Amino acid sequence: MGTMRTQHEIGTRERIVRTTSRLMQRQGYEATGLKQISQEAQATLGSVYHFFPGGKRELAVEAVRHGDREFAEFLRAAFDKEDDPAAAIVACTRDLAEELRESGWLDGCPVTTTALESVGRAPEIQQAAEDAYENWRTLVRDKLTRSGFAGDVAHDLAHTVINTLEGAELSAQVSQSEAPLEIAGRHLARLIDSYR
Amino acid sequence: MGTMRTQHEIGTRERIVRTTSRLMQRQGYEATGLKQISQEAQATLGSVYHFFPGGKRELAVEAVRHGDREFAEFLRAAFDKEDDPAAAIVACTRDLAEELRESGWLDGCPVTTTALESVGRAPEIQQAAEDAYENWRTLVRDKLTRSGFAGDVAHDLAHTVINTLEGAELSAQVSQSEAPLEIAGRHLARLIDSYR
DNA sequence: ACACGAATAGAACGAACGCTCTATCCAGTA
DNA sequence: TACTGGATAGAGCGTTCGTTCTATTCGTGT
Repeated sequence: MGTMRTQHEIGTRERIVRTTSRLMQRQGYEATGLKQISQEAQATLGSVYHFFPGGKRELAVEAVRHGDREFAEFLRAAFDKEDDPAAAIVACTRDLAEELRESGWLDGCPVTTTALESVGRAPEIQQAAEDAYENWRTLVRDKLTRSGFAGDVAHDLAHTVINTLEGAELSAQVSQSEAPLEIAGRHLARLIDSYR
Repeated sequence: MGTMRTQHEIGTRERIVRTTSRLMQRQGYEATGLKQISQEAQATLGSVYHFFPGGKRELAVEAVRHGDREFAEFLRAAFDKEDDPAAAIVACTRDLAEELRESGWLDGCPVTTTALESVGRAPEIQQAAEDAYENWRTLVRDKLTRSGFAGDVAHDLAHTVINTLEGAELSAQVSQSEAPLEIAGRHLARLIDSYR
């Protein structure tokens, strides 16, 4: 039988994944230790290896997938609120900047740091990160095609929208300023509008 | 008296900085050990601490500054070859993609990984990274203003040019594909042209 | 009451980490 | 020939890493 569980409590496994995702978002893969994860997740090292026999690597893959779902949810929410795709992207940059500032410029993209550290060194993690980016691009592309943009135009725009958001958020973190994201929003809207 | 040195040989200090920059570009800050640096730079641990008493942190700052100068040189070269700024950016994306592919998708931005790992954890390194981004933006802005773009337009475009290059290179690395950079080049040129 | 697997718990392992320390080498100067 | 200080050399410090291991507890079906 499946595990009986109250609606609002989450299991140990999920708590470990969320903690790992948040820690690697802020510190990256290498700087995040399993001891720290187990402590902050209020789990023991035994539990961590019970749920993730593959160790730190497997845990990182799950953390990246969690970050994938998290940001996808963020995009869906923004796309549901705004009908116009260009306006929706601008709303994204605004919300992203606000969240970033409120976290003391610490909570950037939950995938990027780990992704960069894994390039050429941890294929499973890199693959999970690639899946995430592709997932996000698909959400943007579908939003654009539903607004009447041609398939190939929407495909290319989706690439640049995600990549520019990524780069602008990185820059905003490093310079502790909302400007890069605000500028990115305006430019992306202008770029999208230029294809109408 | 200054050190006498033949034109083409480089000193131990410079060799350590270059090695550190290349290693941190590929592996990031945390995954790069001082033992590995000293071995690959053909220097001893004693020499490393002799030239960099501040240890790994100080070494990382120098490595980021080295990466700063390196990419600035790359931008200057591209801007000198192409008169038109939009064409120059496209040339940048092409060369960047080629270098990336030739390195087996390993040699991305020499600053980004270390910068992300340092956010909120190592202020000196973060500052060096911020200086690098600002330096590169200034190069782009000057190129644009020299071609007749208004100051504020050039300022904003410089932000998005650098940030989009950054995000596209990251995406190209993770997906091992030149497409993100090729698309970024086309879109940035279109965005620049839209302000003429 | 009993059994059994899932889950929890944390001690302990070898390896690697950043860094400190002392010793040695060697060119320039008196 | 002695002295000096920059540079080289590497053993060893304490700590932390990811991982393994055995033991115990918990929850549920019989």
